[in-house]
Amino acid sequence: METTSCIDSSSTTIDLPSPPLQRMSSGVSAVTSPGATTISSEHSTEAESKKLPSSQYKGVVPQPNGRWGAQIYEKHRRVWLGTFNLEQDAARAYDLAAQRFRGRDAITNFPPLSLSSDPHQLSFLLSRSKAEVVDMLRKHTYLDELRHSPPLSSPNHPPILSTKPAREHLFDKAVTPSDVGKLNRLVIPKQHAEKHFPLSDGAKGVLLNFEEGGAGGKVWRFRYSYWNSSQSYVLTKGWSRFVKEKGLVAGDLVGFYRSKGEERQLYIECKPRSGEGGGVQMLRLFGVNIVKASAAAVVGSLNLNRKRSLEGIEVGLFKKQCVGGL
DNA sequence: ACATGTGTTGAA
DNA sequence: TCAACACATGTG
Repeated sequence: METTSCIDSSSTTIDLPSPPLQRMSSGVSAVTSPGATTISSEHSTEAESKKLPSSQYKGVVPQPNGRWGAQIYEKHRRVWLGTFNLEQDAARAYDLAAQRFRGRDAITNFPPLSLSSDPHQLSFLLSRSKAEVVDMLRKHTYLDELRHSPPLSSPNHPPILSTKPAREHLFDKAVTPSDVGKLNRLVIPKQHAEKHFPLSDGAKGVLLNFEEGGAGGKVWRFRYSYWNSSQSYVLTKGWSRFVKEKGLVAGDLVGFYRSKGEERQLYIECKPRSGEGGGVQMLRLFGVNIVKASAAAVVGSLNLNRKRSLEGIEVGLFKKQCVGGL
């Protein structure tokens, strides 16, 4: 058992060696110089007396007694997140606060919580106020509260992320033949692109994460960029795979959503037009027939199987999977 | 007395 | 926004 630390191993899948900073969903980038400034100078001998060792982690500051403080800034003000024995625990505390305070824009020390990796903890975190999160971190009660929090979709607390996160509809696009053809790109109507997916200045392109359906939905990553040649905003890398796996055909609707609040998670959803389709049609119908709210998620999981069994489609397996997933 | 967290500042 | 640093305040 742990007597001292509070945010650690058991919390999530976080246990990687020493990953530098990481960015959240929509962003790709990150990684600022890892251990460049760290493991060199401030060794023992003279450091004992005065200069405190700086932390390699964001939001972590050394304390005179050798422990580590965690802090985050908001509105020009510092929010103190408590002190910790382990530098990493302070870093994790910062990460949690960052995700709660800044949602999708958070830059974290370790891989961030995500709907796919840990929906329970994410919903736990987001369902509490900033003040509550800060309080739990300062009192080192975060893990306990997480443990004792109702698993998911408890009768008491309505499911926050388990079935359908509160999200706003951004726009739909009826895909054109070229969107599902060999060009491997989806044109996003300029009007919507500029309103919802602003590209910061000279950015050559960014990776955007779109989650399919509700919790546990597959995450799709698309490269998003602007093509000067055609004066168009497009989703490129990753799009053809989506078209293929979803069996998209011209005329189908693709919906784009974004969760409200801090998370700002992006969502994508297929809205197949009724009618013909081919071998994949069965999947769609099946998905639609199951549950409207999470049809996309169901179809998504089905497709995982479809890849394995290639041509030999086994309805029985599908059914099992669907029922289990509900 | 010692640990914790705030005041404050300079840098980005 | 961020961390370094000094030190006021809290706490056992």
